[in-house]
Formats: sequence, C-alpha cells, structure tokens
Amino acid sequence: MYLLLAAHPHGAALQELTQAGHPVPATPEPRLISSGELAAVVRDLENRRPNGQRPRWIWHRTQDWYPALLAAGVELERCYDLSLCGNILAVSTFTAHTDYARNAERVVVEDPLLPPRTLQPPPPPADQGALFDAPGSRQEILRSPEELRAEYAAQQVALASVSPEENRRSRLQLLLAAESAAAMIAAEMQHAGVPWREDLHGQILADHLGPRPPIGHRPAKLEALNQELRELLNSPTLNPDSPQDLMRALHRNGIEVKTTRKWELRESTHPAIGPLLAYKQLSRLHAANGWAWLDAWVHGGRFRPEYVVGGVVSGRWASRGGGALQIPRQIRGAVHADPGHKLIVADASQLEPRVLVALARDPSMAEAARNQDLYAGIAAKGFGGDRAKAKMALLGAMYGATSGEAGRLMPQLAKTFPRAVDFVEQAARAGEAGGTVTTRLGRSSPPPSERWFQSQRSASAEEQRRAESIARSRGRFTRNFVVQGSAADWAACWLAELRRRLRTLRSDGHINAELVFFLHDEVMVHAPAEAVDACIAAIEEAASAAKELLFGPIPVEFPVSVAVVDSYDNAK
DNA sequence: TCAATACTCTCG
DNA sequence: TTGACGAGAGTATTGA
Repeated sequence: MYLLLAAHPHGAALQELTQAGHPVPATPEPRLISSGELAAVVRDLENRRPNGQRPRWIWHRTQDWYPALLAAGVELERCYDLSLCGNILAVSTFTAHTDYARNAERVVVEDPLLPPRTLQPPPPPADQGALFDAPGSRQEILRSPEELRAEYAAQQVALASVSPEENRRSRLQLLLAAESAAAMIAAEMQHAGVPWREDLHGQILADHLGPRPPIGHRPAKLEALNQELRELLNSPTLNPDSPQDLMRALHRNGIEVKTTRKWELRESTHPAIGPLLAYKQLSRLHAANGWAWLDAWVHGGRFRPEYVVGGVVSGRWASRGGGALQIPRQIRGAVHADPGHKLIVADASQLEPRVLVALARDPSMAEAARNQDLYAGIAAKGFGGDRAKAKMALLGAMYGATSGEAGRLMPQLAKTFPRAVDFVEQAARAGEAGGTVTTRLGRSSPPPSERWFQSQRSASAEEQRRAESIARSRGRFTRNFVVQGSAADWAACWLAELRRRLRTLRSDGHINAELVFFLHDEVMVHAPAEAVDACIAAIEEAASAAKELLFGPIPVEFPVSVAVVDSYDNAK
C-alpha cells in the first residue's frame, strides 16, 4: 500500500496510490484529515497491514512530517522521501537520459527557509496543532496532492527507464530506499537523543577549567594561563584568542612561526609554548563544549542534534547545530548509558579502502583485504611489511596526494595493485575533464562549478596554470567522491538493515534497543544490558547484508569492530 | 554597525 | 600559490 501525505490548509490530504503513482480506483479523491486527528489516522493505517505489509508513506520531506508523528508516539516502517529521492534522480548518471533529469531545475527546489547556522537548539517537539501552520515553521513547497503525485509518478518513470544492465536499476532503487530510510532514522535518532550525563560533563569541565565563571569571564584555569603567557611573552595586554595579537607577541620573542596553529607551535621549544598549547586546548573546550553548550543542547539527559540527510554531496550526513559530528574525545565521558543499559559502539574498520577494493575488483588487494587489518595485508604484499607506508600510500591514492612521502609511494602501490590505483585515477581524470562520477548505488557528483568553466576559457600562461590547478583540485574531489560516496552508500544500507533488525527485536522480543548516534562509519545503540548479544548480532548481520546488497558475493570482508561500554570514552 | 571572511579547532 | 578528501562551529577581523 502506497499512501501519499500532502499538506493541506486544514491539516493533511491523504491518498492511496499504486506503485506507479496513480490513484487507487476505490479511493480516487484525497481524504482530508484535520491536524488533530492526523496522528491517530496514520497510526491506524500503519497497523492495518492488509497483505501483511505495512504501507509506504510518500511525502515531500520526512522532516516535515515524521518528528511530530514521533512526538505523538507514532513510529512508521517505511517511507519515500520525494525531496531526497528527487535530488538523487536529478543528477544521477543512471537517469541522465530521462525527461526527469532534463527538467530537474523545475522540480528540485532549494529550501528558502533553512534556519541560520548558529548555536540555536531546535524548537521543542511540535504538538499536533503546530504541525503545519506554526509561524516560521517549514512549509511544504510542493503543496497539492496532485503535484506530489505527479512528482512521484515522474520519479518512478525515471527509475523504470534505467538500464537493468549491471543491476543499475535495482542499485538505484536500493539507494532511494536507503536514503528514505536514512531520513526516518535521522528523525528517530533526534527523537531518542544521545544519552548524556550533565553531571559527568560538568565534572569534566570543572576538572579542566575550574568552577563555572560568570557569563563573559574566563574560567579560572584559563585566566591563570593567560596571565602566565602575558609574563612569559612580556606582553601585558596579550589576548591569546586573537591570532594577530598572538603572532606579534610570538615574533617579539623570537618565535618565528607563520601561523599560530598548534602543530606549528609544537616545533618551538620556547617556554611559553607549553602554556600556550594548554590555553588553546582549554579555550576550545570552553568555547565549543562548555557550560553554554550544555545549557543549550542537553535536556533531560539527552543530546538531540539535528541531522541533515543528504547534506553532503557525497551522500554523507551533515548536522545543524550542536556540533553533533565533532564530539571531541575529551568530553565523550559524558556520553553514558542509562542504569541497566549499555552503549554498543560499532564502527566499520577501514571502510573506505575496503570499498575501493570492492569497487575496483582488484584481486590482489582483495586478498590483502581478507586480513582483519587491511593495511597490514597491503603492507605484506607491496611494502615489505611496512604498515605505516602501506597506509599512507593507500590514503594518498584515495585523496590524490602528489607530493611528499605519499606521492613518492604511488608508483610502488600502482605496481602491486594496478586495478585499484587505476580506478581512482580514472575518477580523477574524469573530474579534471569536467565530467561527473558516480557511486556504486548511483549517486553522482555535481557538475563543475562556474569557476571551473571560467577557468577553462583562460588565455594567458598564468591563467593556464591556474586553470590546471583548478582542474586538478576537481580531480581530487571526484577521485575521493567515488570512494567516500560509495562508503556512504554502504553505511546507509548498514543503518537501514540495522534499523529493520532492531525493530524486529522490539516487536518480537520486546527488547527496547535504540539507535542513538551515527557518524559516517560508526553507529551507537543504547540497549538494555540483557539485549547486548542480540544487538551485536544485528549489527554484524546488517554489515554483511549491506555488503551483499552493494556488491553481491565478492571475496571482500567489511568487518565491524564492536565495543560494549557504559561510557563512550571507553569505546576506542 | 553588522555581515562576510579568515583562522583555528574538532570529527570521519 | 600547486596546500591530500569531506564536513561544522566559535571567535576575531575585515570591509561595505
């Protein structure tokens, strides 16, 4: 059953569709539902299961509907996110020949109502009445059921016209399903929140910074370091937070650095460097994850960031506010399981190089990848057992290193693993020439920027060099895109498969295990202690399933390393 | 005065 | 300016 949900001035318009996007004959007209009854109606339809299957909810954007439904206690199994899927279909090389892609500018609409990216916590969960027309809330851009239905039908037509060769059509279909599932998971994770002990966080801050200072003042330990620096650098008015001011003071004292970055400061042996590095570290802690952050982002023992699915062109998630994707190791001790619960932290080991092996079908590298430690396997085959060299060479190949040690190691890598190296080289050359590249499941890189086209028209020798530099830069982007993006394909499937298994555990075993965090190649599940084994099994099965879905039966492993901990800082 | 940019840190 | 890939975010500084 395919159920279309569209916004309506008085609530929602609901219509049952066929898979192709036509109204089902028995219910040709959309049914109007008031805001107040929406959650109950959706819950009822979700649980009806006429053929043993739950419906697939079709809507413009998951983020406009699902958070309020979750707040009302309604969880859904599957959806189709027209906005996210439309973005993929509009630029995928798999659908480049379709009318849908040609008309893409018309249907893919940028959101004009994105909130500014400042430190503002999300609004409290919307109540039923505020679902559609709260002032300032996001409005649907494609409003009427007819428009949404036409959009869905157009997307299905585009998908159906993809060549079945090399399973392209089913791969793209898988990507659309995974992307839609990801949108639901993002909403569910925000709803659940990361278990966050405010008392432990406060203790970390007190240990490092001293007691909480009045607003606008430096914490005691930071102020003490500041005074020490002023004396050591003979600069009574120094503000160490000002790079310019700091640079002048360093130069006056014979510390000849070009920047004030910590890796460059570390080169100096001046007695002020120690306190300065300490200041920088504590200042960062205070500014990024201090008391203000705690007040703004943690409530009721949960950190609830907003995830932005499809926020990165490669398919990775982004986040908005709270720095959810940059939780420093320093404060991970505050992430702590509830009593009787555990945090199960799993990450896909060396995901990107393994994805490269699978993409390139490099038999020699696949053999090396059977090793639990991929870099050790590569080292044994091509680098005389030197793991550090092997790692640097492989990362250099994926990022496009041309100079330094990584650049020098490239010929050695290419000699032993020609197919893998050739794969990323081809992606780089396509990008340099202005072409697009595509991930395993069919997400394509955006076309070159206006700057790229401008640079290609350059005439003088200097402009030529500049043009080549811009082209190489784009080559490094597309080179990395195929690997990073295909890794994101894998991670989305992993996540979706894991969600499915955790839902089964919940309905069959009454085990309330929740996905609470996701970061590119790492997931965190918060679960009752007695459910840990079942969750680990689910995580590992989901990883195998994801590999099978992307690549079929190939001899490359995607091992996950799992840690069962009370506190996140014990995970790695 | 205030928005945009630069710098530096954090994460994968 | 040839800087290894992708991000978010806070503070200082610049510039209209």
